[in-house]
Amino acid sequence: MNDASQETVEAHVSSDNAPDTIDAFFARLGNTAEDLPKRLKQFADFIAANPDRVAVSTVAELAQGADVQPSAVMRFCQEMGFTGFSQMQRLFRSSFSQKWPDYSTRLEKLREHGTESPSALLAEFVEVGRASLENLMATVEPRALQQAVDVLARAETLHLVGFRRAFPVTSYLAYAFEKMDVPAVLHSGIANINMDHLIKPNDAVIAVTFAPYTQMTLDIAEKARETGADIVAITDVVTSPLARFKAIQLLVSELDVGAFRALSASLSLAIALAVSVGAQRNKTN
Amino acid sequence: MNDASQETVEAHVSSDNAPDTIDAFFARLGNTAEDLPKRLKQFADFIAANPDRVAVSTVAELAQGADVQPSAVMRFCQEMGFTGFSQMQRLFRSSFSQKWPDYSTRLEKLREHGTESPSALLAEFVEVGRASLENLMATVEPRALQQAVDVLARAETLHLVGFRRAFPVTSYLAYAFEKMDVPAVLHSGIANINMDHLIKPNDAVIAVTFAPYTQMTLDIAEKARETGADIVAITDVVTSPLARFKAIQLLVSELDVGAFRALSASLSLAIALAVSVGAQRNKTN
DNA sequence: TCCAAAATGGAATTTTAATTCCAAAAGTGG
DNA sequence: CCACTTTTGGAATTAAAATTCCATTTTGGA
Repeated sequence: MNDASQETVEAHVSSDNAPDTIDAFFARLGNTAEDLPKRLKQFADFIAANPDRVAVSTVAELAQGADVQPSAVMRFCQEMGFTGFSQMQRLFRSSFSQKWPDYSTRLEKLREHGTESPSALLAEFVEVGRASLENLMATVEPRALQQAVDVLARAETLHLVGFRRAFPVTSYLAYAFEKMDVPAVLHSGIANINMDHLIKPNDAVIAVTFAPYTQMTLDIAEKARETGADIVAITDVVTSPLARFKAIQLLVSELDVGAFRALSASLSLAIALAVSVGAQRNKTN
Repeated sequence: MNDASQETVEAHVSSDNAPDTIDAFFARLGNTAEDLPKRLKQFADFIAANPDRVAVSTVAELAQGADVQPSAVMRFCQEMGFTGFSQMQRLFRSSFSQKWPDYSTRLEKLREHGTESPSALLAEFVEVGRASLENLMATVEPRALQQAVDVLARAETLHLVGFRRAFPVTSYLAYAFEKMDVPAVLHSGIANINMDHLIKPNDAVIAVTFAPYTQMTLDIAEKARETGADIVAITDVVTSPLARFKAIQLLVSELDVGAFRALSASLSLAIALAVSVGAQRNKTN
């Protein structure tokens, strides 16, 4: 009760004007910075130069960084229209990881509205695909990718393992490698013939699997590890069971629409990997 | 004595090893995730999927996000070798500013360094994929898409035809239809067994092919047309030979990097089509 | 040079979050 | 089926950080 009434009052007072986007914040900062008192200006300059620190620092840390007192930081925040530092920090924190969260809400909306038109659904997949691609650039470690290419370029024969949802990825890899004359075996599971024993110590396996992980993929990976073959894993998270096999991990976090994913990111990663390997192999030949 | 020796042990245990880089952390996570108790594993998965949240969230927020108790978060942190959450968060915060530069800046940097590294190639595919997706929305006629969905929802059995470069598309369709209990046959060409004669008048064929067009796809489409089955074509241009068969055409113009394409647009279109068909079929049931 | 207003530093207080602790529940091996 | 260990949830405690307050200093105008 007490809290509620207090909050109402505070909200009213601050409804005044608190920037609600980072851009609005910096616009305001640009306008008012000139006629701020010395210490506040000093702090404003620091923020302008180190905007990324706001989200992950305490008042004391920022104060020390800008060489001002913590109370000066508080005054600055209030000067900028916030009720305090916490509110300002909330803004900086939310702007950082906003890409992801609001997709899950959008997804719910889609579920509520049912299936709508096919075009709307297509738009959804396109949108999610674009976000996934963008994210791909952030999550794939250039070093790991380079390492994967090296390993695959050195290997004798490549083995492509991935079933169900991952099969489009491996089958496309098979196509690409064939076009580039790279010896690659697509483990298809046809006729329940186990191709494990084809894997030789000098070979390498590209294992593709996403949660829920396909057991057969894990089995083949294990066999490969025992044989001594290298493993490159295209999977979704580091806690993937493929981690056990000392694989070189390439992580793809693909957003989904309902129960399905567009696979855009996974395929892009796969084809980039394939082309790089093909190029490196044909160079050394 | 007793106390002294105990303290020594404790000190030894805690100086143990706390990961001092993000990479080390995730390496350790990958190793130990397997044999973590249920709730801790649950939280580990959440962290693996949302690593960027750790730097800017409180224990309570993360706990809520992973749907575990705050104390479980603490236990997890200790299990990973930290003294507590604060220490772990410090690690994530220290590497925060390095991730701050977003996708577009990262891409520019890669561009400058030339097209040598695999990462640069990946960036190329990502960029091209995004453009293709954008283009897709423009080239696909909502009316044609709706028409295709109607036809496929009415059909008895669906036949998925597409080879070589188009095979990832048809195999993903097969996966999607299976998951939605829609009867669909993937024409795989295995063992050179011709599955033409499976196509009945009330069936429909989804034919996928891009230049240079695969003859077998055209042959099956022709057979289907003779039988009286409907044809939905996913292809690249209106002059595609599939046009001859009075097919409903869905056009995808996929940009390429060198001789290869990322297939992002084709797969997005395919999955949107599949989900729409599945929804419409299960609605009428 | 003096006064009033504004600004500042730092300690005191309040709020919030991290951490510990313990009883209850869920497994496990005999 | 029982004793014993591990795991879990949630409350209690402790630590840390945000925020306020006020005495002191600085600034600018008469």
